[in-house]
Amino acid sequence: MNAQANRRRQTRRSQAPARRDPAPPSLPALSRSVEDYLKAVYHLSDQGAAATTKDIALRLVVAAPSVSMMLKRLSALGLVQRVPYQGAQLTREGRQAALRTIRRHRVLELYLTRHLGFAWDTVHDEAERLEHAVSDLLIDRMAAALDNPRYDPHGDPIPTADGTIESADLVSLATAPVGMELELRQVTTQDPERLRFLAEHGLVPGLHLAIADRQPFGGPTTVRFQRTGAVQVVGMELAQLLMCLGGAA
Amino acid sequence: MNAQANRRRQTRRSQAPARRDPAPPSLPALSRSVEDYLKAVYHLSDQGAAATTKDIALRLVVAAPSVSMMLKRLSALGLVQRVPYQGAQLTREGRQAALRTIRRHRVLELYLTRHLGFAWDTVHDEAERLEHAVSDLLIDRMAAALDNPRYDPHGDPIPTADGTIESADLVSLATAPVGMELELRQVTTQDPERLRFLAEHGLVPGLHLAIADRQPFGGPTTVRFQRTGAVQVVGMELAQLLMCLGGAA
DNA sequence: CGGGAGAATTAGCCGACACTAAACCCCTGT
DNA sequence: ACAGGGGTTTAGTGTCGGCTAATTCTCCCG
Repeated sequence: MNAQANRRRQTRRSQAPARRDPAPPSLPALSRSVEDYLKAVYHLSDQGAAATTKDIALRLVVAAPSVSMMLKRLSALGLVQRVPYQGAQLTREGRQAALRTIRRHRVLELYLTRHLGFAWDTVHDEAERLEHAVSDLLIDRMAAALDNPRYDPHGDPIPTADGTIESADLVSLATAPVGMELELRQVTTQDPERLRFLAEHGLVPGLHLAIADRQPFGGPTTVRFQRTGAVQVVGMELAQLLMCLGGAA
Repeated sequence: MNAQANRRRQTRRSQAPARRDPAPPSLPALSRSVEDYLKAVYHLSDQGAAATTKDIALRLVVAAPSVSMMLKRLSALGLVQRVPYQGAQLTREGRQAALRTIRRHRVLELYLTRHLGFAWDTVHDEAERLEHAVSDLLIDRMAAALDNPRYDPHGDPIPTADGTIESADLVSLATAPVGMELELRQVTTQDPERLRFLAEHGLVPGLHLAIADRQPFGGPTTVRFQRTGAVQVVGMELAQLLMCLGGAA
């Protein structure tokens, strides 16, 4: 009911006074779409490079002109900095907003797996919908119930409530040199099939392992689990998804 | 991401083949607005009487013409049966949909209070937003974690997953005869102020009490708590919100 | 250095939902 | 019995966020 009213008020916010400030702190609550675009730009413009219209379109499964329009809007809102025909990058504001959404997403994913019995290959879609509806308070409560975790079930770092995110330089299992000891930190896919396979074979974040062998020409990598001594062969495609924290040689 | 795609697909579902069936089981996922309207009609058309445009408008805080339009649409979707200038009632389909949303809402409210430390006067708004985003699976998991509860924090019955809802005939604390023993079953307000007051004074569902006295001319009712023997004076306005299960005289 | 291919943008639309203003219906009170 | 008036509906708009078709820009390659 109240939510109703709010949603609507937001919708017709158009005739607001709109003084001079380009985009103050403000919290007019971003729409689902806006949040999705911000996340997309965040993920695509990783290192300095601007996100392209096409990549955003592919990621969000929308047509390119929709992206063009939206970027113009985001730019007007001061959330994105864009050079026509070149691409877009988040402003500090936009980045903060993106991180808030990502925090919600990741806390939700972890909560769903830890407290509600969801498997790690099924939480993504649910979190994707919920991330736009939960309040920050709820997220903080969930985070507290989880003991303020640092990583989501796939090992992605969870941004803090004040908008900072951990970054570590990880090495892909596919490129780590033979003999290296590593800790599996992050699984960079959300494909349920792959996730299920990985979980079944014990390849989950936190695992300590060593590179036992690697076949050349894109061949598989063999790893040894430190804890059990078990050995596991991992194909190139999957190995590339497994990001590890370097250990001793 | 996937959610994105779905939302969009839904939006442009217009040019669907649309064979003969007026509105089969189908699950094209109803929009937030549609769910809100269905809930409103459900709550307003309690006993046989149709919900009026005006009442729906007041409840949802929208203008009357918006309601008119939406009712036409709902009617076309087979969710509502309406007589122009008279009002609208839910069809069986519409009722099922409304109950699904209400189930979500109530399970969420209870979950938030039981597992995430929310007070019963703060859960409504959060649930109002989440009810449109959660999956039925998630709701069922939450319900399971709560031991398949029958009532939400305010004592409202939670519809089952298959769409049945308990109804009991309750008597308002304001009208129960002096001397009657009752169990407080339901608190029919969501106003945070009132809810907080009631909770502070122990007037929560499950309480066993007896009507000790009532002053005439809209005066207050005095109740005795069976468990503690304590006595509490309740003004007419609040007493009307407290619905009880009749006990022995 | 000029063509193009491919990416991006503009133009023109559409549907969902909201709004205000104006027209309409129905019921009630005199 | 009919005139008001309140409730309802229609008419006409607006915004958000999609889409396709057409146009424009960029940049690379021959």
